[in-house]
Amino acid sequence: MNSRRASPPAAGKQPETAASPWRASRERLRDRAVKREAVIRAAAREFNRKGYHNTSLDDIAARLEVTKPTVYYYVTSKEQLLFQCFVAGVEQIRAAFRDVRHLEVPARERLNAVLRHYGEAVASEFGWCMVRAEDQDLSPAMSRHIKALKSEIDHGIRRLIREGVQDGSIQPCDPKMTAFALAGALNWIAHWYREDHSLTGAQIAAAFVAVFEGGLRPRTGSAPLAVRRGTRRRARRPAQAVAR
Amino acid sequence: MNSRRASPPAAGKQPETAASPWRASRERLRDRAVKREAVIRAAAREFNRKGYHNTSLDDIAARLEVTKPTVYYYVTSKEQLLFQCFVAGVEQIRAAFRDVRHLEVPARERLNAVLRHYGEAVASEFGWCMVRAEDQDLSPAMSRHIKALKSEIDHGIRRLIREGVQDGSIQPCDPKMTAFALAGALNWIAHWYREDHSLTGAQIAAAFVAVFEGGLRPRTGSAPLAVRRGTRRRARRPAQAVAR
DNA sequence: TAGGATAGCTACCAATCAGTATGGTCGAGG
DNA sequence: CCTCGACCATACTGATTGGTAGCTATCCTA
Repeated sequence: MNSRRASPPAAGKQPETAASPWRASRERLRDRAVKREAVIRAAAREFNRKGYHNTSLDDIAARLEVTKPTVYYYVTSKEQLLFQCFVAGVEQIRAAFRDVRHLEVPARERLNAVLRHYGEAVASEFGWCMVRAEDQDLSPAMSRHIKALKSEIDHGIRRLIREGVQDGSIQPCDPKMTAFALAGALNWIAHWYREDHSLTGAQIAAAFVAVFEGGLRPRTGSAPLAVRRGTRRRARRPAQAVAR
Repeated sequence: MNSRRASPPAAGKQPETAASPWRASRERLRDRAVKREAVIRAAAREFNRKGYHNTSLDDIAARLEVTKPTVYYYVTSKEQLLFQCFVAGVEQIRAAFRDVRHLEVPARERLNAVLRHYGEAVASEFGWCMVRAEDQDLSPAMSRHIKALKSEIDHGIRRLIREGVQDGSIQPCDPKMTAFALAGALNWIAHWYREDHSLTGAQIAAAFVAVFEGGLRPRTGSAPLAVRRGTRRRARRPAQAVAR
């Protein structure tokens, strides 16, 4: 199984600054990391194009102009490939939270900044993998791991909303539902952004944030609503179920 | 292919009120429709639980306590099964548009009504199939069909938004982006509603609509922002701008 | 009661695909 | 020159699964 553990330590560990006789070896390790990243990136692109289940490892290998065993030389399973893509995407969002944590502005503005980064991440090449990594496709262990990461982000958003409500920069609301609404709208970008690149991820995120902030109802004091109160009104039918 | 057309008309069509000798035959047809519907519903439930690709037709058959060929007696392919589930879900939303069309209220309220129905549909048992029917998983013909139906709904929402902007009930905005944001938030319900049934679909939809309507920014004339300036939190790193 | 349509099953096929066994090549180091 | 390990290819396996062939039972109609 794990014959992978075959690194030759041989002589005692040298301080890495010295030009050790293992330099070539270390360089190879660096190459390996680069190649591994290329594999993950290629996988992300293919998953993005055709979906996880419609992408075979032969496809990914062909895209890299190598063969399947070569891919397996850098990752242990298809599942891990998806997981790595997921982590790459999620890491961008976690970074957004870190960057924003120490800003001394109202919580709503911190939230907006996070949401903008969130939107950009979803529109990135790892966006699809991030939002579509299904627990159903993964082993229980990885599913738990992914769920934890997602939950962390979700609770980060909720916390910002709560803080905003407290500092008065956000309208009182249910943090959980509001967070779901915001994150859902942004997540969904991954579904249509593939086909419509007329805007950049940043532009989309900015437009969404504008909608979230302002809301649909006009803010001008007295709305000119209530035009012609209705006469006709169709009674609602009780929504027949499986309409064929 | 379509050897399905094997009904025996034999004698001329009788008015359906009379007790014709074909009664039994017609009853069988009705049974068939009921069973077909049960197949589709069972498929929707399994797709919802495990995803399209992780659900085999044997699974669906087992759930119905029959065998795979029996399922194939009612549908022609797995793909069609997914398509039917999709149509069942989408039909609920189309009905919402129809019901709302003749209401004599500002467009924002008509939009809200549609969005509430939309949310309920997404939270229904066909919700997953509706939002997750991927063109990648379907033949080009069905993919086109589904895309057309989705586009119809999308443009219906955009139209309501435009009308609302015109009649003053909705804040001026980009209809396309706004429609994407609203629909995305609602679509995403299908991802988490499976595991969290603490609220009904209607309750979730209502909560979302409230967020969309009001927006995050408080509506009280003078925003009491800029509280808690400075003191809190150690400003470790000099708040590097939100760059990555 | 014969004949035909309906409805279901057992048993199978063919294709796909994740993952592996095995062996070859090439560069580094002794 | 020889070995060893990193890297990659050919060729395979084993399991799953969408879909089908063909048989059987039942019920309706004539």
